[in-house]
Amino acid sequence: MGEPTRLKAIAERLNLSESTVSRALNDYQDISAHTKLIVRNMAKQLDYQPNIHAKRLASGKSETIGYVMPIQEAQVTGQFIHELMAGIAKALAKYGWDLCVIAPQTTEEELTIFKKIARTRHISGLVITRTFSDDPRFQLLQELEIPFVSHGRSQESRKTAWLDVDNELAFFDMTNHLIELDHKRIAHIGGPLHYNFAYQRRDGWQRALKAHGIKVPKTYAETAELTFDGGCYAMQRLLEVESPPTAVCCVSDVVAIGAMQALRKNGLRPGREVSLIGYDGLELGAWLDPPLTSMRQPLQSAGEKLAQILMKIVERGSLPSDNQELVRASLVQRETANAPISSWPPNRTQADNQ
Amino acid sequence: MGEPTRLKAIAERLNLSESTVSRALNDYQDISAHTKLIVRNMAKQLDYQPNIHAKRLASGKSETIGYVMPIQEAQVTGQFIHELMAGIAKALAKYGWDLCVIAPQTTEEELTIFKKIARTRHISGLVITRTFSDDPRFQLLQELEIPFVSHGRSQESRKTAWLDVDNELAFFDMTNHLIELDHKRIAHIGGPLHYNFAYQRRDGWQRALKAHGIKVPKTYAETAELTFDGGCYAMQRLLEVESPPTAVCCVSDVVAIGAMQALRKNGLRPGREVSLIGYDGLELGAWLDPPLTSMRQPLQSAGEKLAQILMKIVERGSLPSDNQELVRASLVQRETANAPISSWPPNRTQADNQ
DNA sequence: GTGAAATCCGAAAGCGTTTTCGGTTGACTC
DNA sequence: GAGTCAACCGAAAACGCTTTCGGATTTCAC
Repeated sequence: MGEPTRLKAIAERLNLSESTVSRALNDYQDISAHTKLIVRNMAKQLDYQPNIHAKRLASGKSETIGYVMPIQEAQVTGQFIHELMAGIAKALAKYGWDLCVIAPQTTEEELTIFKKIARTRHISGLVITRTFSDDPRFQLLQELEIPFVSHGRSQESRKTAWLDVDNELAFFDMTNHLIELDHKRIAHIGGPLHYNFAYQRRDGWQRALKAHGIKVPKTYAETAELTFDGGCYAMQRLLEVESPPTAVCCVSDVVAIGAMQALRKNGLRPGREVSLIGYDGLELGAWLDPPLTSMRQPLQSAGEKLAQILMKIVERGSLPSDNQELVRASLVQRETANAPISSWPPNRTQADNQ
Repeated sequence: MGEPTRLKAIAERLNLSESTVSRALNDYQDISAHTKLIVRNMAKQLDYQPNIHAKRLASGKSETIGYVMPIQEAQVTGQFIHELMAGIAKALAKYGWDLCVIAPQTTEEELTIFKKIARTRHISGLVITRTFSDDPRFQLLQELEIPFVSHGRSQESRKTAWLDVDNELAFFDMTNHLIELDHKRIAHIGGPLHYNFAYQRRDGWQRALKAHGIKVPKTYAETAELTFDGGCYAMQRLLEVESPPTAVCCVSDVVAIGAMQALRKNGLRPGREVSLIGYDGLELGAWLDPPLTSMRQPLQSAGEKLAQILMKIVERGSLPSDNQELVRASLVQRETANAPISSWPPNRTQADNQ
């Protein structure tokens, strides 16, 4: 392969100094347009690629951002992560930045890694996901002065940069969709409240009910682990309340799929006796019988935005607090959300029609 | 936070030269045990973390390996990639190496990136996945002298390092399992043959049939795109042959899920009239009705092994050709593989019992 | 035609390591 | 006690880039 082209080679060929060549390539103001032109041409001709380590050492910048892989706890996070990372990497590549994966095994290890990064500075910014309501990472990263952006909010994220889907609105929309289909007995299977989004999704559901003057028993507000089994158990509990719902808003697709299973076990068909809407818009939802109606948020473009926000902050071109963005999720109509049927629930009481 | 600790600080505190400190930390032979000890203690005390860019510049090594994200084409590759990457990152972290994600948008871009890496050398090795039978990457990477290891083989991988599941054996095992259940009409829905594994899986199926003297019509060897729809269409075709199979070996879970859909559409239940075994062991298979029997390969540990192999090769401690390893997949028993029933296929002919 | 202000570029000092090379000890041989 | 040989460490030169500082031109106003 031969030796790679160095700054020196360009300088010698053009009878310029290395420093001039360097500044020409970096578009400094004090280099004439003509010089910039010939330097760039020569660089292209020689296929010059700067030595990234020398560059980073000299400039003190690392042009590398880290993505903290969430610790595997919820199910099917893989697709989610894949799309998001692809978006991040794509946006970074445009500017020659690198994406470095950080895969802590535990929460403590994660915090330890942050401290290490703060000392070495070999990663200039972080993207974090799977945020919790009470998430220690926000405070620590601010203390350590590590630039970061989160996908999802937290109680601690008032002054930090984030990109999040409008969960509240998504569940407001979702619930409204069911109301438009003429449902009045709409339950909610929410997630554990240490997930930040769990609050917002529940609130969106409640707001839609309130906006239409619909009242539901307290037992309609269920909670489940974000797993298939969690959804299955929660749905089972909903079926056992005095007057079960005709529709259920589920905090995630996986939970909704668990709920479908519970319905089947009770001889009910999702989308017939009980309508169901999930959240995440996983493609696998389309493969179920019946295919699961859901809400989808854009992920690849979210990744790109996250990368752009972070680069701006790292380069001090923007304050974290100026980078808080909410995106809207959209309904993925499939077959589990339909109008209620008269034969369900079997033991309808007067109170149902209020 | 203050300035990070540098080599210089340790040297000054101990009245040693920087070079001695450096060699002590890197365990050179010409440094006394005593010196090494005090240097290491001081390094720990001051929480010394070497400047990675200086280190990489000076040593000419980058201690970074790249993972080439497959271009999104097959479905649900996300979970697969996630687990593999987690394993890679984990193993690398033990040695202080970094994992850098490369996400080309097209095949051409992928090759261009390789050429760039060959020049800059800022990534010292690559892990590639989703290998094809005729895969241009193998030759190019060898020409460019970029160390790499692939997850999966290729026609071109005779002299390169790889880790692969024994696809042939997996499908041999899978088919035998069906034979033990008393199936004799066992079909195969394979993948497009530009995927290297597609050949091997088909061969494993055929070998098992041959080993038991079972003959099946040529129409039993189906091919499908690696998608839900692909599986659906292929199964539909299998149902339309003169005497349809009682069991089907599917090249992937996604294809098997498509096949399940086709069965349902024809009023058949997977695992009753027609048994089905998938491949990949996706957890979502367990959420289906009925849960999908499948084969699983270890992914996290595969990632770790890939990382270890690659590090060895990069450090010139091992030849690529000495690193070719086959792992065995294992059966995940769920509910779609059962004994055949007498009422299927409806129009049994004499030829069936041969 | 002089002074001042722009404009453009080169010299050189870093950035924080690694690694080669040589020199200084002290022990050991005879 | 001179010579040899390890054993151990320091000086200094890389590694390839960035960036400050100042110097040499040129331009312009008067």
